[in-house]
Amino acid sequence: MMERREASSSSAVVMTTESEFPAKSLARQLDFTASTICRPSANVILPEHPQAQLQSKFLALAKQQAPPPALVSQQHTTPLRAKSPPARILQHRRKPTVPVVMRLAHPVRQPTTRQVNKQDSPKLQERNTVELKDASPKKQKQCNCKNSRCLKLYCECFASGIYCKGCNCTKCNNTSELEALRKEAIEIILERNPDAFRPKIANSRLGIRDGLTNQVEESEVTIMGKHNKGCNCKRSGCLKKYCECFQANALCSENCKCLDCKNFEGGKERKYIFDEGPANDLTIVNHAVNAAICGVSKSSYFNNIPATKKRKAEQLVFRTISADEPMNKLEHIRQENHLAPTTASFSTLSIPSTQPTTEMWGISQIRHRSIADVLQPQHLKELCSLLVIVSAEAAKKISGKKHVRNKGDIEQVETSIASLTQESKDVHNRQVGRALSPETLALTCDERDVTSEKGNSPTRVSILKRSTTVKSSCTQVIKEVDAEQERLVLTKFCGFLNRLITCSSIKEKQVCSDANDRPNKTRMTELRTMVIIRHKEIEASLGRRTASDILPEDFASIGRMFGRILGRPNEYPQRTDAVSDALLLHRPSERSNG
DNA sequence: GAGTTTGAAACT
DNA sequence: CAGTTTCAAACTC
Ligand SMILES: [Zn+2]
Ligand SMILES: [Zn+2]
Ligand SMILES: [Zn+2]
Ligand SMILES: [Zn+2]
Ligand SMILES: [Zn+2]
Ligand SMILES: [Zn+2]
Repeated sequence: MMERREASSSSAVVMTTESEFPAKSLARQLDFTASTICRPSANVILPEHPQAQLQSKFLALAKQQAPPPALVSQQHTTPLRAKSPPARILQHRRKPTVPVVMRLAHPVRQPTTRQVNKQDSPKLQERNTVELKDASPKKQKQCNCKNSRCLKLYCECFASGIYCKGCNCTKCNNTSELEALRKEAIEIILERNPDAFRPKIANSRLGIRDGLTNQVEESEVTIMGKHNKGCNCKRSGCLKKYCECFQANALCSENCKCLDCKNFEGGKERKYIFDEGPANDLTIVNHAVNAAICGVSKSSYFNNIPATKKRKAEQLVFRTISADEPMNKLEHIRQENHLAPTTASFSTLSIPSTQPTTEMWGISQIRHRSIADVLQPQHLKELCSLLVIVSAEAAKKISGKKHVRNKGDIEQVETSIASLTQESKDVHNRQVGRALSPETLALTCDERDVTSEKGNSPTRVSILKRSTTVKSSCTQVIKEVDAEQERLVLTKFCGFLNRLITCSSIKEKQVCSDANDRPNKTRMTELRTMVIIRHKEIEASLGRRTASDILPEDFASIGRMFGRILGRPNEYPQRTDAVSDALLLHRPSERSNG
């Protein structure tokens, strides 16, 4: 209520513009629908993308510093032009605008929006033209501001560089008549952030470069941009329009600092939204997504839904999303562009420097029962076998002998590992019933371990290093430049870690809510961070190394790593033999290990 | 349509 | 730069 200065300018304000419009009608459409709309087919998508690129390049050359939106100097021109729509001649530059897709809640402009340079300025009106009802296909979005006077970036219109027109705002100052005020506001904002009016979404990534497979599922090869500043979402999983990245139909990137991000290429939840969402009842889709986002808290999302939908939503979540079956495809392509899965984004990860510090890894020593419940020795074994098989398979393929006989094996293993999800769910269900106090509390008590180890734990350090070693070795799989082989293995491993994260996440939610145990929650978060860090490391190494061979020790290392993580150092190492067997089985002996 | 949730923008 | 507050859209019911 105390808007200072602006208020001062007496008269101003209060315009009400054309408040009469009941425009509010459209209001907001349900999320997914929207995204869906712009989803796939080239044309619709981000209206401008395609051309936008050209355009932006063009503009870029001309002038990088895009002036703020229209505001700046257009006074005369603009207004005039606006009024008389002499046929929308596209002057030289087509209207940038943020058309359609523009639904960006907070003004997340799409790439193209690139405000044409200055002179034109008029960017504003175009959209306004929408006039109203009928015909106008594109609905200009109308704001509903009440306290910002439409002179703050809170206002979409203002943030987009257009005048309010047909909006439902109160005390709107974002009009040509009040250009002075507007301009002033703009200056203030630019002072604070020179890029405030620049597009937030940059075009990036052309087509999906499918690494090996090459098939490219065309799912949405289209454009997709990248949010320049990245989002900072915490509870939306970046799968709702609250997330600027998602809203702009962009994947989260390394710029993002989001938590529990699911908006990355290959993300099951995301895939679901785009692929199957459109075909299903919106309500169901939303519930399914919600469930996925919140780590499956049925109670929250399935209780109040009609039985029918309930069941379906449940299916969607657990079958379609959680339990992904085939990881075969190129669903994990994201790492290829170092498109970070984001989840990471913990400050520690950003440290490009060399070795991880002890502190950094400190959290890794904590034990996590929930994870332990999820990850069984058997899984590790299977994982190792899978990796071996995969690498062997790749080697064969490359070396010319297409011995495809392993295909079945691989699938089998994968299925088995995939069951992780299911199992965790079972565990989850089992625990729902009881109070689980003892175990839960035990978790809290694990602290002591950390403490004790803290001082002198060469072990710990070695483990940490080990993780590095593992990755290197893993990466080195097989001789020759088998980039493909390398990728396959790492991809599998990453997939495994992802699953582990997901599963532990599910448990985390469960445990925390039931026990109402804060510390525990923190710990779980740390765990996740740790896993992610390793995941990151592995991904990072993906591009580098290519080396020669993978040794049994490498797998043993993995085993130890997990063993440590789970506080069962003695259980996992034993898996080594199994791994060795698998290795010998699939690898030509020639290799002289050591 | 009322009420809640969410995360950017604004502010301290 | 971190911690809060403000704000309007997104979302839920
Ligand atoms: Zn407004
Ligand atoms: Zn407006
Ligand atoms: Zn307005
Ligand atoms: Zn986000
Ligand atoms: Zn993001
Ligand atoms: Zn994200």
